[in-house]
Amino acid sequence: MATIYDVARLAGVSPATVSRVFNGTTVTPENERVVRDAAARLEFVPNRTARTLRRRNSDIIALVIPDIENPYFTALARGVEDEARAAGYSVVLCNTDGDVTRESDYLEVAVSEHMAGVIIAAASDQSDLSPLLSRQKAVVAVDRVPHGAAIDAVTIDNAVGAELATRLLVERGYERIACIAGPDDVETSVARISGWRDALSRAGLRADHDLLEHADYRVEGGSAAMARLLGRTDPPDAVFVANNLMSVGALRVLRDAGIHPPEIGVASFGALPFSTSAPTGVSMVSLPARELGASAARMLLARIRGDRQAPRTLVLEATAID
Amino acid sequence: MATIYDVARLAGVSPATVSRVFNGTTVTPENERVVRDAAARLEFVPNRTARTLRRRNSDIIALVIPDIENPYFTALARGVEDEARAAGYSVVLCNTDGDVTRESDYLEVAVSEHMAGVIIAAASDQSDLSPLLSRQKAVVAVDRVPHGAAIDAVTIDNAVGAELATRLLVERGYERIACIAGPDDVETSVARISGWRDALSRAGLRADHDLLEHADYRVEGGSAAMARLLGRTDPPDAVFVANNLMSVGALRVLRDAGIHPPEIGVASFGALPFSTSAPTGVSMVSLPARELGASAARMLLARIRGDRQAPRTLVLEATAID
DNA sequence: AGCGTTGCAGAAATCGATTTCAGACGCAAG
DNA sequence: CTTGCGTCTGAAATCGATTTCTGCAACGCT
Repeated sequence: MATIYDVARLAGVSPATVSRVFNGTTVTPENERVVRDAAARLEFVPNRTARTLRRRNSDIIALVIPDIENPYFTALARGVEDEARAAGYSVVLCNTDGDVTRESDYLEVAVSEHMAGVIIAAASDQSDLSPLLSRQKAVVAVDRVPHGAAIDAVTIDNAVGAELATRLLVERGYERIACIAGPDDVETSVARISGWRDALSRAGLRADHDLLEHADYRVEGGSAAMARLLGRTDPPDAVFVANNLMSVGALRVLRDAGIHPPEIGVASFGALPFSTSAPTGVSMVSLPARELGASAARMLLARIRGDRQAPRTLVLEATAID
Repeated sequence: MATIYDVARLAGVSPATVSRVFNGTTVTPENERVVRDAAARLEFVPNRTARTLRRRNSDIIALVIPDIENPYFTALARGVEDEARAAGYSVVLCNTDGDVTRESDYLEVAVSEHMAGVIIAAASDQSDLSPLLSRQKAVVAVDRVPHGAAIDAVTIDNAVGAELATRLLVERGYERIACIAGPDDVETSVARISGWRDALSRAGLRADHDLLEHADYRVEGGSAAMARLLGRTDPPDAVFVANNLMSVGALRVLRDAGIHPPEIGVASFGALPFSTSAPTGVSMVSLPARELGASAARMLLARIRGDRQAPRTLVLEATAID
C-alpha cells in the first residue's frame, strides 16, 4: 500500500506537500498536478488510521441500536444515514441486541477509534454513557434517553401516542382494554403504559391490574403475552400493544386461536411492518422513525461542528393511521 | 485521555512494560499489579487508532449490505455478528442502498481503517472489489458474488430454490405462472428466472415472454410489477415472486384489487417478513439467512487467521415451507 | 569458577499521516 | 538597492501504541 512518502518521492516533493494537496491548503498548480499524477499512478489511498491518530478525530459516526431486526430501527438508521452522508460522514451501525455489555463494548470502540460522534438508542435505562461524556464525545440519544443523562435527545411522545392508540379502541366501543407493554426498565415502556392508563381513565374505564402484561418488545414476547391474556378467566375484549413487533406476535396468536380483529380490538404502537393483508380492526399509530434519525443526525452534526448550547430534547409526535 | 505514557510514569515503569501487560507478554507479577493499578486509577483505555497503525490491522469486521430495511439482510447480519463476536471481533454494518458509489466508499473506509476483513453482499454484479483484493484484505462474498471475482463465497442455490417455489404452484394446478424477477444485472435474479423457466418446462408449461416482469427487489417494485401483470389482456393465474419484499408489494396490490390468494397462486422466494395473517395459498421457500451470515463469518475468520486455501464457495439450500 | 541459558525491562525505532516552524523566493514600495 | 510582506516549501516534531534490540541479572550446569 502506497504511502504519502512514496507519492512524495515519485513526485519529487516533500511528504508535507502531498498532504497539503489532499487537504486543500495552498500549493502551486504545477505541484498539485505532479502530486495527483503520482498518487494516481500508485493508487494511493490515504491511511485514515494515521490521519485519525494525528488529528484526534475521524469522520465516522456510530449509530448504536438495540435491535437491528426491528424495522423501526432500520428506518431510523436510514434517516441518520441520509443526513450524515450528505455532510460527508460515513455511518457504521452497531447492534447491541439490547445487551448492556455489548453496548459498552461498542461505545468503547467508538471512543478509542476517535469516531466523530455517536447516536444511540440505548439498550436500557441503565446504559452507561459516561465513557463518551467524560471524553466530551458528541452524543445524541434517540428514541430513549438513559436515566439521568443530560444530553441532546430526539424522542417520541410516548404517552400521547399510547393514549391516542388506546383512544382509538375506546372509540370503537371496546371496554376491557388490556395492555401488552415492554420491559419495565425501559423508559419508553413506562410512558406508554401511562398513556394507556390515561386513555382508560378519561373514558371512565378501569385499568385493571390483570390487564397489564410485560414483555420484551420482540415478536415472541408479544405472542406469549397475548397467550397469557387469552388464558385469563376474564379475557379482555381489546388490547393495546406497545410496539410493532409485539403486535405481530399478538396477531399471530389471535390468528392461530381463530379470533379475528374486529372480534377483539387491537391497537399497535408503531405501524405493522410489511403488512400485506388489511388488518381490519387493527388500529395503529405510526412513528416518524426516519425523521427521528434525521433529526438526531442534524443535532449530532451541529455538536461535531462545535455547537456548545445546553442539551436540547426534541419530541416528535406519533400520528394515527386510519 | 490517559495514554500508555501516563500509566508508565505513574507506575514507575517504561511504556513498553505497560504495553506488555495489556498484551499478555511476560511481566513480573509485581509489575503487572503496579501497572494495572495505575491504569485503573487513570481510567486508561488503549488507543485503538495507534495500535492499528502500528499493527497494521484492527479487530473490526465490516459487513456491507445493500438494503438494511430488508429483513433477509438483517437476519444475515445477526448470523455474522454471533460468530464474529464469539471470536472477539466487533462487527460494523455498512448500508449501501444498492448504490455502487456508496459501496466503494465503504470499501475504501474498510481498507484505510485496516479492518480485519469484509463480508459483502454486493450492490451489483459490477461491484468492484479490487481495492480489497489488491491489498490482500480478507473478503467473503455472501448471497451474491460480483462478476468474475475469485473469492470465498456463501450463496443460496437460487435456481433450485426458484424451481422449488414454482413447482409448488404447478402442483397446485396453476398453468399460467408469471415471474416477478429482480434487476437483470444481478446474478441472483438471473438464476431465479432460470429456475422458474426450468420448473415450467418440466411441467410442460410455457414461459411466455410476457409472463416475465423485472423489478427492483423492493416493495414498491413488486407492487408495480404485479399491477402490470394484472393489467394484461391475458393475465396469469399465478405468480412466482423472486424475493420477499416484492412479494409483500405484490400481495398488497392483489389485496387492493380484491383478489385473494387461492384465487391467484402466489409463491415467494424467501419467507414473508413478519406475516401475521395466514397467507392462505401463498407458497414460500425459506432462506437460511442467518446460517448464510454465520458461515460467511466462519470463512472470513479462517482467512483472517491465515488460511491460504484456494477460494471456496459454499452453497446452501432453500427449503419449502408448508 | 566459568559459561551458557533464560527471563525480564528499557531505549528507541516504527507505523503514516498532519502541522508547526523556519527558510527561500518573488515582488512591490521606499 | 534595500526592506518588507506574502506565498510556498521542506525538515522535523507529533499523535500513541507495538516491537526489536540490547543489556542486565539470576540461575543451572559442568
